[in-house]
Amino acid sequence: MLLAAGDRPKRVQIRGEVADVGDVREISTQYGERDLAELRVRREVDHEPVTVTLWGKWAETAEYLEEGMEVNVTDAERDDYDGEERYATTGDSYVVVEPSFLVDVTDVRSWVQCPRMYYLNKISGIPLNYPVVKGTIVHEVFGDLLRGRDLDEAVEDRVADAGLQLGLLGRDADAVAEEVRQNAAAIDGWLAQGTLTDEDEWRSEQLLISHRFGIKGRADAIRRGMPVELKTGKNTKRDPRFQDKIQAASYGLMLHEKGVPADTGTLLYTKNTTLDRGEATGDLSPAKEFSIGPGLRDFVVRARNEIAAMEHGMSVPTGHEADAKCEYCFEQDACMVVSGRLDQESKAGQIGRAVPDEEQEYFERFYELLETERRTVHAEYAKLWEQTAEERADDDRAVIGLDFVGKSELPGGRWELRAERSGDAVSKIREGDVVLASDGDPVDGHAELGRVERLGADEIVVTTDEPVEFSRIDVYPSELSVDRMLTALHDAVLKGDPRRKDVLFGRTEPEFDSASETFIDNNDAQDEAVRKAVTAEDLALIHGPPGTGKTYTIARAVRAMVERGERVLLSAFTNRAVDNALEALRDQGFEDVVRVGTKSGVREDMRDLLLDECADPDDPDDGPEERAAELEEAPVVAATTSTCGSRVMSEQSFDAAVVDEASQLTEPNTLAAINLADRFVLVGDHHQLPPVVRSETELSTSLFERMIDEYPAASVMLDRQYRMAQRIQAFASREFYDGELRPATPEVAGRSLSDLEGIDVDTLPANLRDRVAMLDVEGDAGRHTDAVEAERVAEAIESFAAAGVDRDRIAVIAPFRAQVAEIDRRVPEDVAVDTVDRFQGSSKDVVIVSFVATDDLDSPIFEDYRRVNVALTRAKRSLVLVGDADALRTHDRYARMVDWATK
DNA sequence: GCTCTGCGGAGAGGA
Repeated sequence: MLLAAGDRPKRVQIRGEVADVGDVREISTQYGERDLAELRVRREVDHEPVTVTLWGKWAETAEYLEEGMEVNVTDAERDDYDGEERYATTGDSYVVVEPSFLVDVTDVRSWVQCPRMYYLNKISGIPLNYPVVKGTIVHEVFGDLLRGRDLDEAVEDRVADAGLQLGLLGRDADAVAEEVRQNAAAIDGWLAQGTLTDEDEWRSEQLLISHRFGIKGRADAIRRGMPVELKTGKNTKRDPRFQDKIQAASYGLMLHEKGVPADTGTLLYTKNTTLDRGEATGDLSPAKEFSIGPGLRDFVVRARNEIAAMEHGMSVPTGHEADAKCEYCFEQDACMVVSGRLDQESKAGQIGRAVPDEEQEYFERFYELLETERRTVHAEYAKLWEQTAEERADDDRAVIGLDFVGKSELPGGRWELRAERSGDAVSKIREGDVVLASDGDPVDGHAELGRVERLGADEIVVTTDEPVEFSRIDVYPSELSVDRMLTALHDAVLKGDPRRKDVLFGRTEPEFDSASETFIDNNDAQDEAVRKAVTAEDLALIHGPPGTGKTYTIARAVRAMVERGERVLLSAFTNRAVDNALEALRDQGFEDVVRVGTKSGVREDMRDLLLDECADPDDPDDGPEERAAELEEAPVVAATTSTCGSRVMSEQSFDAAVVDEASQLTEPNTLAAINLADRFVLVGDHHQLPPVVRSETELSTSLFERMIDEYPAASVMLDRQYRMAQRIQAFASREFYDGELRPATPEVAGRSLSDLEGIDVDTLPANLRDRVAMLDVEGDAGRHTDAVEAERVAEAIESFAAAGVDRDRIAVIAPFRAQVAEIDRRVPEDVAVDTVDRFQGSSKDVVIVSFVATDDLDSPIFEDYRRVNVALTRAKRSLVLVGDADALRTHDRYARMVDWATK
């Protein structure tokens, strides 16, 4: 008898931490033999442990579930027994393991091919090769066709866009265009074959995120609510390949969750063309349809669960998890080499000798650190659905409350969307960033991935593939940096030069050639630094405290290397540092540089050096070959370390890599740059700010710092600074540099405001006349703000201005962004106000530091002496400290600072 | 409790 809807037992969701996992057993039921496994789950809502029975296929989840994992069982039914509150899966249930771990659809695809392939793709990345580049072009053309673009035009443009990559691969544009046209013709023909009617609803490139299933991905296209996946290859079998089905079914699962039936998937094998008729047999139509039923959706979730469970334990797949057939696998060699070198178990077996234990340990340690870092990216995704829009905006990760103004279609079929905004809300989103533009709900509502073209005070312009009436934009969290760091780690340990590794692992002392040449004649340390950089066979380390002419020295070293016929990579973590180094190089009259990077990242006055990746289809002398030559023939290439990990840059090789701001780089980030060169020079200051990492880990020790400790003899400290008056530098020199930092000249030592034209120091209040001043402020009890301090800062600025100091010679530094905002409201626009972290690398004549110190100093921000060092070493002529002296005195280092400032 | 830059968006194919 069927139950009436009202009588049906209530379905609930059980989510929580696994407390115990029972064995899988088979029992007889009225429906026959069935598997079951019992779990104890500590419910998230009330922390009560309850028993959940997993039936049928879900029972196998128990084989890899472990205590401590998160699990979410949907549509469970109350199933009490013996007075105990129990639950069981139903026919509609899903069991999701570690739902907060977001698995990408392409990862599910490679996992079902072979779990080792998933792992190999992850650690080694996909190198630059023709099938991938062509595949990308075909996908782009597909999108263009769906948006109604002319085929020939789309092909020509997309091939031109890929000019650099095709050139590096030695491909001819016309030949590629012809090949792409054949693939595209299959699509075009299929679209025209009556498959399409007027009611056909198409959309391309849809981003899907499911927090219920812990999956994300981008579907090539959705047609009438059904997923369509494009394949560049050929498949003349009747059925689509299994992994292709799984890929499409994954999108089907996510669409289904949104209430779309999505019960049919289509795979378009665009190499299946009638041109092959005669030689090929079998099914030659490009489109193959298959049905996506509950069984396939469950399969997708279980495959995704296997990945999440494996990642929870940070274990390495062996290939035995699935019945992969290694003898047919094209990755077999790579697979065996990796397992051989890292001594991993693998179904394919091992070849070669394992790398030394310390290298294996190093790999494993950083692998885990980077995977931990990946979780923090996933946590950023989670905030998309866990935080309210207002909380996101407060977190600076979204701009909300926008008024959609209008849309216009761009020539390429993409859309330009505009919205107005009011208020002065700040966010970390900048022009050029990829964002989620949504109707207010970026996960369950309508959201499009777009690029911010303009971010004005009252207007925001984004471009997207499909239009959306957006009222909110969110930062799009990306795992790309983690992936690139993993690849750099893999390349360094598995493919690294043996001598290089001996040095990195402390087995061989670095060596230097001899040279007596003088490079810089008025600064011995700089001269020695250039000499070390030029003569290093392995590595040289240049330690540059504030104001010591790091960039000048770098530029001189790069020039010297080029003069010796070397090809040099110039890199740093931030675009700003790369551009600063380039500026120094240009100041010294050297212009033969190519800058690789994104336009929005590169400073305007350096954009003329930017490598143009697109070929000009109308210019016979500007094809792929010319694009590649521009890069490959450049004696100096400048790029951020992140870009060094890109597919294009990883194909490049250099004699030397010079890395600035190296103390702000994680080890894997540094490896990304130095992997490309025979020898390397790291420039930095480990007494200034360390790398920024989201996770609290030892990733925050730089390779620079480790090498300085390991090989002090390979390092030079630049000991003469050209920035601060003696009085200002004294504390930092004593406290952070063992008293070794000195003013470069008497002029620097004696710097004061009175040197500047039009300034009458005597008109300053008495407490601001010294080069170092302390304004003792009682302070309010604000959490990360102090209005009283902010007032005193504003007063001080007025005093300086009244004495004739231009406002743009003044900067204010505060430890918290909240205080930065507090001060910003009170001071004129031309005074720079910023956090310590952002001010690193800059300097001003007058610097006012607001400490926001009241009562005690137990904020971790004060624990890092490096942050204090940066704050105190930005001023050239006048440094003013604002804070509660008694509070500051509660801490040794600050007590010494107050003594110094008030003496 | 706090500081916060990069990158670009996924992408193929072979028995």
